[in-house]
Formats: sequence, structure tokens, C-alpha cells
Amino acid sequence: MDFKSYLKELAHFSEEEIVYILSQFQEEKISKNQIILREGKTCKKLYFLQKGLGRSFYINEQGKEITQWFFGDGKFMTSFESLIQEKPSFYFIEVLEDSIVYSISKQKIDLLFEKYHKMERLGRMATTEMLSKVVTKLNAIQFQKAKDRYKYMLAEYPNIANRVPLGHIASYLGMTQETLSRIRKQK
Amino acid sequence: MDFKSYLKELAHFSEEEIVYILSQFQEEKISKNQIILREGKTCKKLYFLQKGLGRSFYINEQGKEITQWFFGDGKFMTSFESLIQEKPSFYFIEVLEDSIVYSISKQKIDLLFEKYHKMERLGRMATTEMLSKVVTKLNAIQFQKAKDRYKYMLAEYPNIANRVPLGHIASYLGMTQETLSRIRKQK
DNA sequence: CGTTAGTTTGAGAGGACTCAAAGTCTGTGG
DNA sequence: CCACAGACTTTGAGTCCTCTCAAACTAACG
Repeated sequence: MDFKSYLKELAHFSEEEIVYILSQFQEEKISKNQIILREGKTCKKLYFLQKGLGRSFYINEQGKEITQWFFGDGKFMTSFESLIQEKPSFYFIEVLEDSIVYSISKQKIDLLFEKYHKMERLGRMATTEMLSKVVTKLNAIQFQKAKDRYKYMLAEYPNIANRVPLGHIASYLGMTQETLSRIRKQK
Repeated sequence: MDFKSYLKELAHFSEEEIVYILSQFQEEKISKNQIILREGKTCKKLYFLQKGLGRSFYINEQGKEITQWFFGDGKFMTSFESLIQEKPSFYFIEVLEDSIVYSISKQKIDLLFEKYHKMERLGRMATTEMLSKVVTKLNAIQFQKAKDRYKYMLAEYPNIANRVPLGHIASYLGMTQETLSRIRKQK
């Protein structure tokens, strides 16, 4: 879903409002492998991922990258807590494929929240959806064996599973690369 | 924090607005062990837990109860997805101690969201906070050994750890009772 | 093509699980 | 106020899944 339809269908903004809102966003092309947010920096922008793929990850005590989330087409990409609560991000955000995004600064989005009650609602709904997805992942991770977690991944993100390095998925699912490799073979 | 202070300090409602908002809620006493939402039922109410303790849980394939979340004093208690998206709940909600709550119907809360832009923001903020907590838990569960998960629990919910049966906590942390019992001993 | 990133395979170790049984606590009725 | 039943917790033994470490293999890219 492109951003305009998103605003129209999910938040019922009028044509006029949409024009204004879009004018606050900026289209950007971001190329593969770029890191758009680093750990410790406060996230200043919200991105709507028009096309492409990204992920957030952190570095654990052993110095390994742990994928926290994948962001696909038609989704918002940011470090939510860092952006909203204006505190240093625990995560990196990395673009995994050449992407097109609409970006907006924290400042401008706050103005939109201020100006449009509907925007506030859209924010609430988007956050609720995110919450719901994180809870689903938590349930999958918490009690399932490695094989079932991979099934969850295939079910929830069918089009991502084959686009990114196996190691990124393994850490996303809370297992080692080796384990994921073995699972993938047997299935 | 009591509900009135919550509304005043976090959402900056005026005295007058607070009076109206509170009039929409209903004070209820709920006694220990009561189940206020069952799996498969659509959640109709949002509860502000003035005093007491609750949990949400689900029944897994082996018929075991898995604690999904604990709700403590001064927090909202509900099945968020079920309430907001008006779909059957995957979870049960159980009150673990005699509690005092302020409850409001889905219908009324929607009217409050409609009436007050600030209420919508409060909802967004509360959801963001919840999201942040779930993400923290996910990180704790995903890569930590049982012992460290228990430490996370003690750090995040110091006053809950000793108020509920060990089995509830074990399932919350993604381990068996036996494992938690052994961990508790060694620490 | 050579170099590096990514994936697969193997062997051994260890944490957490399951199943089973013994203790311990708690609340209710006599 | 005690005794008992049921709920909850602890302990033990054996098993299995996933991890770690190591090395070989394969794919991608300049």
C-alpha cells in the first residue's frame, strides 16, 4: 500500500489534508547497507517505507548483531521508543535493499499530531498494530522449538525469509545460524 | 499513582474534564481468582487497576497455562488487541488479588477518544509504553539463559515476584516451574 | 578469479525439559 | 485451634535440543 492510500483509507483524511500532510514528508532514496540510525543516537525521524526493506538490530554482550525487527513495504520504520520518548536508541537501523521512503522529522510529526486529532488516532492505531505483532512474536519465541519459530517466520513474513542473510533471520528468531541452517535443510 | 493523578499529570486534563471523564468510569471491586475475560470472548472493557494485581494468560497446545502479562497498580488492564480491534481474545484475564478497578466500556472509551484529542494522545502514549515493555521482555526472553530471565523479572517487577505462585512466573519467563525453582534456590 | 561474506556440516558439551515423587504450605471444616 | 485435602514447591534422574567451536564449502562481488 502506498503512503497516500494509507492516509486515505486508514485515517480517512480528506484530499486537501492529504496534500498538506504529504508536503511535510520528504521523499528519499536510501541505498542498500546504509545505516540510518546508530546505537546511542536519538532517533530524529520517522520513515514510511514505500518500497524496500530494513531492519533494526542491536549488539549484544558478545558483540553479536541481534536482529530485532524487519521493516517491509508499506510500514513505518523507526526506533519507536527513541523517537517518541526522545532518548538514545538501543538499536541500529539498517536498510537492507535499495529503498524509497517518506521521511519526516520528530518536530514536524508532533505538529501533525497537534493539528489533526485523526493523526493522533493513526499514531495510536499504528502503535497498537506494532504491539500486536511484537506480542505475536513473543509468543512464538517464548515456548516454541527452533523449528516452529522458523515456521512462524515463514507464516508471518513469507516474502522476507528469502531476501535476507540467514544470520539475520537466525538472530531475529533467537537461535544460532547453524541451528537455522540445519532446520532449513530438514524442512 | 491513582487514576485522577494519572489523568492530570500525564494528559494535562483540566479539573472539569477530569470530573467528566471519571464519571464515565465505574468503580468496581473484583475479588481474588476471578476471571474477567475468557478466551474466545471479545473484550468489552478497559480497566484501570487502582489497587491489586492481575494477569493475562493463554492455554497452549499441551493444555498448560502460559502467563502472558502481569498487571500491577496504576496500570491499565485489558486485552488490548481484542478491545481495540474488537476481535475474540486469545487470552484469559484473571484477577490474582482482591482489587479495586475503574472500568469503562469500549463504547464509552471510543466516545472519550472522539471527544478529547488529549485522550487519544493518552491512549497513544499508554500503548507506546506497553510496546516498549513488551520489547524489553522480548529481548530478555530471546537470548538470555533462565537465570538472567529471572533477574530481569526481579528488576522489572520487584514487587510482583513474591506475590504470585511460582508457576505463573515460570510460564511468564518461558521456563518450567522446576527450572525456576532450582534457579531461585541457587541465587 | 581471488577475496570476502555467507552457509553448511560435524562433534562434543551443557542447559533446560520431562516425568516422577517427596515435601511444604494454606485454607476450611470439624 | 487442629487436622486434613488440595495447591504449590522442591528434588532427582535421565534425555534431548540447541549451543559452541572448528572447519569445509559455496556464492557474491569487484
